[in-house]
Amino acid sequence: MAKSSKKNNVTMTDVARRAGVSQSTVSRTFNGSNAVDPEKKELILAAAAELNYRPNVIAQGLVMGKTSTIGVVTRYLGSPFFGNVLEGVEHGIKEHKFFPIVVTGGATQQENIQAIETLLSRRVDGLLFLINDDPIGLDYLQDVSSHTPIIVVGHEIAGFEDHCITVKNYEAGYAATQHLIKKGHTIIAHLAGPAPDALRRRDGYINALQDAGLTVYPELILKADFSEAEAYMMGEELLNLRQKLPFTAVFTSNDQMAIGFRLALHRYGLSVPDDVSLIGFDDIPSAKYMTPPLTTMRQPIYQLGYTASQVLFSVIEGNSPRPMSFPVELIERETVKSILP
Amino acid sequence: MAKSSKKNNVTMTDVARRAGVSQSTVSRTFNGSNAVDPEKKELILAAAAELNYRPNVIAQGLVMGKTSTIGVVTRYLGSPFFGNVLEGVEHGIKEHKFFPIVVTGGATQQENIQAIETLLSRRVDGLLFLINDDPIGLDYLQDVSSHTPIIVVGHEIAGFEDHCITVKNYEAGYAATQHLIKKGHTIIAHLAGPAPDALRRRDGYINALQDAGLTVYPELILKADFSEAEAYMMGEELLNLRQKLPFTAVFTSNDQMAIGFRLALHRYGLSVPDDVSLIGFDDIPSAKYMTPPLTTMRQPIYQLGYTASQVLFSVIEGNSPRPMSFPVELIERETVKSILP
DNA sequence: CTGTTAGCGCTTTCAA
DNA sequence: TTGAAAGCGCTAACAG
Repeated sequence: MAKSSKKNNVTMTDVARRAGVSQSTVSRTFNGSNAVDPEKKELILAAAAELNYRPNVIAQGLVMGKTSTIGVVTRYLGSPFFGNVLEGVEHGIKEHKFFPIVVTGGATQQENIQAIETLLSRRVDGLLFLINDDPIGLDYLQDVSSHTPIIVVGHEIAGFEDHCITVKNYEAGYAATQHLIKKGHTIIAHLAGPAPDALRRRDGYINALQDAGLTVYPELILKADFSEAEAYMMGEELLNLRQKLPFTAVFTSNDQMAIGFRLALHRYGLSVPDDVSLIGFDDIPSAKYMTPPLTTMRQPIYQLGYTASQVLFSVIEGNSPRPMSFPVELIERETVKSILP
Repeated sequence: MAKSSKKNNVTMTDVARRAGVSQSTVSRTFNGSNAVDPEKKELILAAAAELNYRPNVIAQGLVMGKTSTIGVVTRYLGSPFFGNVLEGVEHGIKEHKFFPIVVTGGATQQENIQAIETLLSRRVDGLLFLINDDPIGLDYLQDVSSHTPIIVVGHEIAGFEDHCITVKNYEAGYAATQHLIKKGHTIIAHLAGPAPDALRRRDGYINALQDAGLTVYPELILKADFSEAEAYMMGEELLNLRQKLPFTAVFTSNDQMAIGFRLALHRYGLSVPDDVSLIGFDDIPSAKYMTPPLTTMRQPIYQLGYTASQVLFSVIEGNSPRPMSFPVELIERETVKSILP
């Protein structure tokens, strides 16, 4: 077939030649920086169309000193939580006619630095960090931030709060637990996540218990990794404790764990919510299709991503970032049962 | 703070000046094209480190005529299916030290052309299409394919098969249905997806029924949009037919629909699999945590994405693409019950 | 209004 | 081995 054509190599100069004008005139008709004679303009447009000319954004970027790209490093691509944050990010970025360069990372600090460095080598105009743990040393972060705007979502980094968009984790953990308490539950277990923010959720849980004058049983606080799989296994462990500590409700640090735990319950022949009540965290899209539909603390997942990109652009435009923390909302569905007398 | 530093503006020339050599020598020490005097090399590396120099990949790309970026347009970012395909894509791309520029698209042809054009303007070295429907006119596709390698995942485009990576949809639909038939089910409903590939699944279903000498009831074939929500609604509709057409099993065109439908069943007080058996399609990560765990036809989701990127690079290196179609595997879990006498 | 001329940061001849 | 110079495709003064 078209043996010749390697890449799209039509340049402004080609168009100019074809239209019989100078290359700068072609540039002008495309970016409208200056008025161009209507006739020539038409000629140029025609030539461009015939040649199938496409402006080389990369070259433009070189001279303009910006790339119109945002580097986003995310912990996962395929998870319900991060996937939907990303969806918000992408939409927000698109509105500004920028493009996201997405890389996964976040497992180790090494990996994070690596990711940022390569992104910086591509001269991204801004950085978005979607993570759930400490990504990197504060010094490094501040250094990068001094020349390239950066916003982090999903985790609050001490000393870097201005750049972080999070959710009121402590309050939400407190509220979730309080909801259970209000329904009459007195022995409540907790499946904690591994991340610092999840620990805040756990602290909320503990304090809610204490404030209500209830006992906090350390054995009833298990730590898992946010996955269904581990929650399932932890669930079995927890269920074995039930003879001794007959808990009637469980608060899990995210919905995926609620789902995994719910299966463990099913295996033990325990009914939700008749035998044990369940409350999750996140409100991922599938939460409302769990059977029964999951009562959970809703984070504005998509919104988190969308807002992050908006804030990032605001910083790119020269504004100072400021800390943001979204409220979390209790979504009552069908996994919490009142056991009030 | 660091008021001065706008962007990372250290260039090779800066490093050269600092090291007392010419800019070309700096270039050479960084890309090793030519031997450089070890002493100078050291000086240069030191200067680069002090200045915190980062090669400008964009500028490199300009002269080398490539960007080391892959444009990927995906139907969704947050869905369990596309999210995991993307995960594979990202990993595959990363291995080649390329970067993905991700945009969502695929709703309309307009949108697709728009997406491709902007990606092409950024001179991506290859294009990956993650879709589930006809993305665009064949002519256009072939035209861009003539200068920029392109691979499409998840949908087979007539006349463009060489560039498509799919799954044996017809065979899988057939196998899913056959599995149900083997378990003694004779009246089987189907929730079809909207995409052409889903229609192939449906055709497999129909033929399996016919080959087994079973009746195909058109009323039992409903079309939904791959979401839990619509499947839930369709489920209610289907369940109303149950008096007349007492189906004992349902095959849904993806797992999300199985999950939505399963909730509808729950609402009607119907048990899975005691009252109705269920088989899904995809094996998304959460399928095994449905209660009960979902029997489904497993697509190699992550693999699809990973392979797609590998094939794309092979094409970028000059090889010709060829059609690929992965087999689908039956994963027996707990939603199909034998009703054999 | 428009052509000419500098670069943007880098790779790659071409001589020395 | 290394510096000078040209050029990747484009924008932006600067004179006309």
